[in-house]
Amino acid sequence: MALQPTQPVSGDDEFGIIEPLCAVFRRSLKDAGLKYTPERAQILDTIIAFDALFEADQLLDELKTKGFRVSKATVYRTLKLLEDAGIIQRVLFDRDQSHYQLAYGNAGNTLLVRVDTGEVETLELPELVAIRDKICEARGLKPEGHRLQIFATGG
Amino acid sequence: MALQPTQPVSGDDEFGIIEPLCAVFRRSLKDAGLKYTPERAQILDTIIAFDALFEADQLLDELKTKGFRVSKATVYRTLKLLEDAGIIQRVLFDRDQSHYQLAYGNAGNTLLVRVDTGEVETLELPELVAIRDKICEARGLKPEGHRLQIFATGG
DNA sequence: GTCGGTGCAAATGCTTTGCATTGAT
DNA sequence: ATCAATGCAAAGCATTTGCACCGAC
Repeated sequence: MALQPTQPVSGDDEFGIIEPLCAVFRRSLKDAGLKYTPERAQILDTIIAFDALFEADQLLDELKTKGFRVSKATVYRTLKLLEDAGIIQRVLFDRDQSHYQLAYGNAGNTLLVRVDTGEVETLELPELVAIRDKICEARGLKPEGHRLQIFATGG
Repeated sequence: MALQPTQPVSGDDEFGIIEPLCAVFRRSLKDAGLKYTPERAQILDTIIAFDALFEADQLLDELKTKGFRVSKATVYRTLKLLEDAGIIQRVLFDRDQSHYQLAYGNAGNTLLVRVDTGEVETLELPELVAIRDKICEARGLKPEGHRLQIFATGG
């Protein structure tokens, strides 16, 4: 169970970015023989409303604030389903807790973390993909994904 | 306590790579008013004997195998000290467990992870440092470190 | 005799799971 | 009826901490 890369999203996104995520989720659930329940809808909506990274606990709080009553267990179970669907990805830079964010395409693999303020910016870094692919090719490997975190201070 | 970058090693390494680590550790301990105990020496030796990444538990096993009797608590406490000294660094790509490795200079920020076999290769990627510095500079930030994991399969 | 170090066991904190109940087809 | 979903509480697991004892200067 260790060493799993973040699941890359399937690509294209021919519809735009945010709106069809619920459709993507529905399809993914249906394909797995699972249901699109109110709790799962509320969780996805709440995640979309976030503008940045979040933790399971924040999500739980936000759900409560919105008046949704969803249990912690369901939150964790749904996070896993959303990850399977490629809708969110885990972005780990802290051993104590998982941090998640929406996965638009392959975005979000690169994070700029302000260690002084805790701010996090998501970067697009096409050069990095090129470097990655070159490295893999040189070894006869197929790239499956990557994750970069840059830490910085000051400003 | 979150969002801490891996502590970069102080540089230079004018002595070679492995041998003086114990001296580095000693100095770091002395500077902090701490002692270089047999347990700490055994832990460092055992880490040096590893050729790759390791987890706290593996380390504990290996210590047992070598006939050293060191408690789990001491292992964790010493890992933290070694990290402070810049001798090892945490390399996290799994939320369940911390993975550590020796930090030679700034090496080890970049890992190539075979997701099918679990093999891990440490890469040097100077281009990445350049990219990182450029990004930080463009925002008036000072780079403190970075971490890249590349996931790949096949071969 | 003062400090730090160690080991043990208990505590922590995030995440997962077992189980009884509920709801949809 | 069946099959999955939910909530709760309990369990898991890596890591940390409190505390009593030990050893070095």
